[in-house]
Amino acid sequence: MADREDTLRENRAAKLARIRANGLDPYPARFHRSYDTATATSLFEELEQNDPAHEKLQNVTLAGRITSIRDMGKAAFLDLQDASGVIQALLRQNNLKDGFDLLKDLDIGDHLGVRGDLIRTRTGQVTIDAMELTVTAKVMRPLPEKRHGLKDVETRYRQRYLDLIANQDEVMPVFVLRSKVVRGIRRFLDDRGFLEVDTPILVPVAAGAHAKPFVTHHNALDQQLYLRIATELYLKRLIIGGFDKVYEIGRVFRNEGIDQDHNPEFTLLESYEAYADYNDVMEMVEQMVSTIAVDVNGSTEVRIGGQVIDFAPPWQRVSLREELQKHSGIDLESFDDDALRQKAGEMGIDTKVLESRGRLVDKLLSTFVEPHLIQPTFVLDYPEDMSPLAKAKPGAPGYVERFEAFAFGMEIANSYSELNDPKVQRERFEDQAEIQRLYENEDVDRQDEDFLTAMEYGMPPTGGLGIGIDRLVMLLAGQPSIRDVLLFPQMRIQQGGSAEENSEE
RNA sequence: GGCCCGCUAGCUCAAUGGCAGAGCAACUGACUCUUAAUCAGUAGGUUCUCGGUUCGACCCCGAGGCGGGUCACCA
Repeated sequence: MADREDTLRENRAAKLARIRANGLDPYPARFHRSYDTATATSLFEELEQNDPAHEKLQNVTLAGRITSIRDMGKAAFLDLQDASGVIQALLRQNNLKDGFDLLKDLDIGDHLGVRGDLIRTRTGQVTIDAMELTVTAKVMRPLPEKRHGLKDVETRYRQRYLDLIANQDEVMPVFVLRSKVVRGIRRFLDDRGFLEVDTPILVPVAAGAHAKPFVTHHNALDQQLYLRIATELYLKRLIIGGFDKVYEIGRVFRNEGIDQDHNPEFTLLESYEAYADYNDVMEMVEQMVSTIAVDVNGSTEVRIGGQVIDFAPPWQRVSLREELQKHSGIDLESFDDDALRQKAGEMGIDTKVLESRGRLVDKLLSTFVEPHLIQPTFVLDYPEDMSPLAKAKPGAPGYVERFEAFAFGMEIANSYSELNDPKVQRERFEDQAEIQRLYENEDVDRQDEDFLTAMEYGMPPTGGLGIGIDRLVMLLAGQPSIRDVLLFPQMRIQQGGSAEENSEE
């Protein structure tokens, strides 16, 4: 017994067979179009204005996907959608003669090429009056409904192409904006003399951040490798090698949870500039982000989740210690590790899992401070034990020259004056290992011997930066979920019919 | 991982524990300026899965799957 979807596909298969029987190729290798639909429309309107007597744009070919059919027997109106927009086509038996018979074998979703003259209908719509039709690709499955679009978020993410077809006006602009953001970052950095580089994704040590890596294996080397969690240590090797300004925009991978602002793989910008410090980087970040905001939105202001955020520089600068005291009443200097843990517990922080001071401070920060950081804000000067790659802040023992930038309560940038003393760097790695030993559930930065060797050859004073591109795009596109700025967000594999047992843990 | 919510026709959504429905899409027919085309008719269901309660389950209960939210984890 044929179920419904099968019937729909059988109908289309029958039409496909008829098209072939009529000697037409439903999947031709090529089709030339004179313009996309938007260009055709604007050209026509231009001609119309200049010479109202001859307002025809004649004998053009256009192409697109059929999104609507309004059939009136011996004439029909179709909507053809392409990336630039939609144009209406008028099919008339008078003009098409025998070619008109193709209409009964067309479905919503088919790709159709049309040769004809552009006209304006009685109702004033620019329309191609068809003289010849060419099926350029036949659809075999029904498209989502036009009136309500495709709503089911799971289908939208798993079959993004359907989302793009059905919700083109809402979805496409987000990804166009994303592309502009990346282009804008490249232009901004290139203009300042930065060199874009590519460093390894498959690495022997997953260092440069606190995160669980994905593990993989190289057969020929018979060696365990990891997918990188950051680009930091390789980029610093390049600064040591003599490049003054380098950056990489690349995918990094962290084997962690998935939520509104975390995807297992995400796009990270990291830049390193010799003879800069975190103050210089701060200025660069506000310039870069505000410039790009204007590039993509025409304004330094963006609207997201009912808030208006203004990226115009200068951004507010606050110290971590003062800001934490302001919002939680805790002065870090008045608490040793145990006292801080107790205090945090009293204030509702989950301290069941034994955690390092750095982790605790991080939790306090995200619980009490981050939600208040709606407008772009730099939070300065972090405790040393949560920043093993950052340089100590002179005159402030236990603190490093580090900032994070926040907006909409979300971290968007992380930067430090880079630690360049190889001996201190080694000690910091060892401290991390000790933290790992004491607090076994904790992810720490891993020691990279090759990097330490490089550091012993001397790295100039350097300002480093990391920006999560996906989160920046979320802000600039007004999208509160990272899944809506990723074309293909990570999803669990759908299980087939078989009850395959994949029990774990 | 905990908790909450969702899953019904291709799509968008209905349905007191009592025959599972509508709109769009599809199919047949009419219609040469429509645009949510219109008009007449037809067909289409593993109600996510498995089990239970019940005379009777889309609905109640249990287990599981997938998704969303939230907390935890995590930048």
